[in-house]
Amino acid sequence: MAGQFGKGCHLHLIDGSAYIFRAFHALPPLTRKSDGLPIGAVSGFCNMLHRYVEGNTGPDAPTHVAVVFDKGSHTFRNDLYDQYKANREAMPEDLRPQIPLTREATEAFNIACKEIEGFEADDIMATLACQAREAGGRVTILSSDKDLMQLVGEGVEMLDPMKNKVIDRDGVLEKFGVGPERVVDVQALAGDSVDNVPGAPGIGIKTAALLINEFGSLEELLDRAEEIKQPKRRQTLIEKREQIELSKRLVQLDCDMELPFTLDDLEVKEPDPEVLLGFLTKMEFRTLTKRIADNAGVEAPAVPEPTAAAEAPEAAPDWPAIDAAAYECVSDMAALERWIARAVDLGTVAVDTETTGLNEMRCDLVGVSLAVAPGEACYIPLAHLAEDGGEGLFASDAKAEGQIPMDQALAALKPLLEDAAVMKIGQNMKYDAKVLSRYGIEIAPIDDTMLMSYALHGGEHGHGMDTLSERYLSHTPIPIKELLGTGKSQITFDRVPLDKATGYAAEDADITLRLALTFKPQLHRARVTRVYETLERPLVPVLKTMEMAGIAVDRGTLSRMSGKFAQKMAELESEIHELAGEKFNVGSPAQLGDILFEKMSLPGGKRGKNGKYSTPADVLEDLATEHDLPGRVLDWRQLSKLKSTYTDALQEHINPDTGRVHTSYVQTGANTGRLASADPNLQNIPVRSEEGRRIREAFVAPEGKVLVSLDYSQIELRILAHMAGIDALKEAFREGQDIHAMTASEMFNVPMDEMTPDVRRQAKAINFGVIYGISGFGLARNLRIPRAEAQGFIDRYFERFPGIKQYMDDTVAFAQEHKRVETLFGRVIHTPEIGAKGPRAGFAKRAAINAPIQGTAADIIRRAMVRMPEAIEGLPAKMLLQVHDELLFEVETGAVDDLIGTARRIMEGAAEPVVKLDVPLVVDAGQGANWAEAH
DNA sequence: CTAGAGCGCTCG
DNA sequence: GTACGAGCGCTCTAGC
Repeated sequence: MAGQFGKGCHLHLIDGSAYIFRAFHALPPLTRKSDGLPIGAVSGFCNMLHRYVEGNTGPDAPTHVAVVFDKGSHTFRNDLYDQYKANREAMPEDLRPQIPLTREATEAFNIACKEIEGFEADDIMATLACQAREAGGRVTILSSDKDLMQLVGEGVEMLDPMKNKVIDRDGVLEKFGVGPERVVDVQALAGDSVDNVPGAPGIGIKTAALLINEFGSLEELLDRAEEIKQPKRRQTLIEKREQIELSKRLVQLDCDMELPFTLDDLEVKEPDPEVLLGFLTKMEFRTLTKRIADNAGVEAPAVPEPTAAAEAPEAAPDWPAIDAAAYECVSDMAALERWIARAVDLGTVAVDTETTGLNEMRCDLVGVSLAVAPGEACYIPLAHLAEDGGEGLFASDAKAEGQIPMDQALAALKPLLEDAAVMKIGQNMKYDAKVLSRYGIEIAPIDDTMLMSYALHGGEHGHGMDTLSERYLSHTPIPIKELLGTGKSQITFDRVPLDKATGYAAEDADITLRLALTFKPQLHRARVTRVYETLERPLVPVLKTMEMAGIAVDRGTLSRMSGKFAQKMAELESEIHELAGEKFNVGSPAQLGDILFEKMSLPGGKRGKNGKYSTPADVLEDLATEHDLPGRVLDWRQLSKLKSTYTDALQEHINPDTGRVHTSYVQTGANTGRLASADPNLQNIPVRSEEGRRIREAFVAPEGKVLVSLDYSQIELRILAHMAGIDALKEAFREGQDIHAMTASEMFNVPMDEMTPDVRRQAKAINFGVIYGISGFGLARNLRIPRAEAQGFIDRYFERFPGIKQYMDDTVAFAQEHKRVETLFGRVIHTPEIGAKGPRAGFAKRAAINAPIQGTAADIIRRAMVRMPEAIEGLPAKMLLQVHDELLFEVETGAVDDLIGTARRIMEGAAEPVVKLDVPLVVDAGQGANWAEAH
């Protein structure tokens, strides 16, 4: 192809800035061995360029190509609107020095690298795309940025490099509901919170597309806004016209820039091996250097090798693409035996189970999938039903053909799944372990990709398989909805046809295996192997046993309470209606707000996010001095909460087979390392109010047994005293003093024996506040005192305990430098928001201050739980529940003292030997026939 | 009808 | 605009 750009030419435009960010966030923080220079993003960027160049063969290969970058933070859009991209976080410290290196890398690959001071890459790409199209050529934009979709059209398409998906006119239509030429109109209305483009409040992409399609264009819409039927929309469009027009100018790309180069300058050129290898060697990318040298048929230049063992994985592994059609459906014993033999031989297998529902204690097993290598996976259907013709009202209950009888298959699988020499890998393995346990299989040993992700990336993102697959494998798994449907017509997995079930189930196992291969080597580099191996993985069987044990709940007690609550609520409701002078839904804060603040004109009405008055308890408490109604509503709300969330809902959770309630602990539920409890949540059963506490009377021990509760006393304050090194606090804990009273005494110069409850209460609030990342505003609200007074308290506290202030400042500084904080046991909690601007900065700082304290406490009780089963082995006792600083046991009456002695010893010594705390851990114990008595 | 956002309340 | 970390039931609205 000659240099002149024209018909038959094909231009590739690569969104360089987006590539860099993707590479930076997808990879661990690699550094150059010789000098520690951060090079993770450069490494990822080079690998992407390499793969790109390698893939560019064949008739559709580009003739011209450019990698385009943003340059400078101030563009013409900032002149139009000073808030444009104002929410954007500062560039991470580790990324900044890598930016010039990516330019250098692009040039080393001999690809045109273009940037213009004060212009965004998008505008340069827009201009180039227009020029190329006018010259009669074709354009492919390699980016997933939706802002670029407005450029799509005749001769111009986008390619999402993450999903390897072409976005043409139809793709744009799917995303925006309008064609490319109207994308700016939709964006102008919908706005963009990431770039801080205001748009029209309350209008999203869906609504915007609707309006544009109805009126034809934004201008037409704005001119004829009076014709809109919905009053709110009409008003918004009329009132916010200027803002919308401004938004359009912000999102409209500039196709008409003057460029200091021409399309002809972008002609594809072969890289010069010497230049390219020189750059790669300088960066010390050994794998990539060797690969490229081999391809070019030259000797790979030597890269310094300080430690041969610890090489970073610069290149994505050479795995086959994930292909749901490529998996085997195992339908006879011979095939099953082959898969099992393969797994035993390899010593590693990924396992996934398919069931009829999400409740592990009630659902039925439908099938099992195995993966032994990337791309090599199978599905073993066990309980699929035959498809009926689709005509009858009743689905057929006949078994589908081609399945091994379940007992035979499970008998063959059991030795594999229980084989101590074969590692079973799962994603959220606790689920599968519980299901299999009900079918007589105790799966072990296990690895869990969800927990690896939690140890490596806690705080960065979620840990569900879809998230992980997209993030680390660039693959979107088949959505389960595609098989089951949704809503009323949803079917269960046993009604999914075998071919579809095979694709879905085996893919899950394949993905899990690939994730494990990705994460496992990273644990060590990220220094979280100990966290994973001592705090995460061994907790799985412990939680499994607790959950399967469940706790006895007395239905009669709950039912009687429910009836009483209903009666009282009805009485209160009629009183409330009388006081209000009209009937309304007491359970609707919106209706209540109108009554209180409009009809009755009471003071203090604040509106929430959707313009409705908010009516939280503290506001109603203040209003109770003005009128009788708010107090009645508070009483009604308390009863309503107790009835709906506890006495009614808990009854629904009593398992018909076991007669007990089985919660499910979410091990990755809290970023700090705490557990979460769900379905039902047994960590928020009422205790603070007298009426609520009675709910706990329904949690009982069976005949001949008692419930025993052991809880850590003041564990977070003790950890704070240790971590911040506060001698006065440590001393007080060592002497077993009343810590809040002691704090009050120090702060307010009141002798301990003259302490009043109120002064102590204030000191207690401050102590808690410190753990939460105290603020004058927060303390003032909590204590209901003026803000200045609260600030005075805090100042005095910091004066008296200067180490606390130092700890808080140090923790925030650490978070800002490393984008993470750590617990005493090495748990890493990432703090990606710490560099945010505006109100989010405050949130992120307080979270960073709290996380090491809350997280260390969570680590300690986890350590106790992991050790507990062995310690109480032989005692007639079961550990049933964990409530953050409390463990609840069910014990035979005669063994209570033994249990308390043993469990207390384990809990009080749980930090050792890894951490030697400067303060003692103290555990209080209680016992009784029900949870109210035991606590 | 169903899904999701927002509110409010429960716990440590 | 604000104390940290969670889950869940109800109401209300947008969209099928």
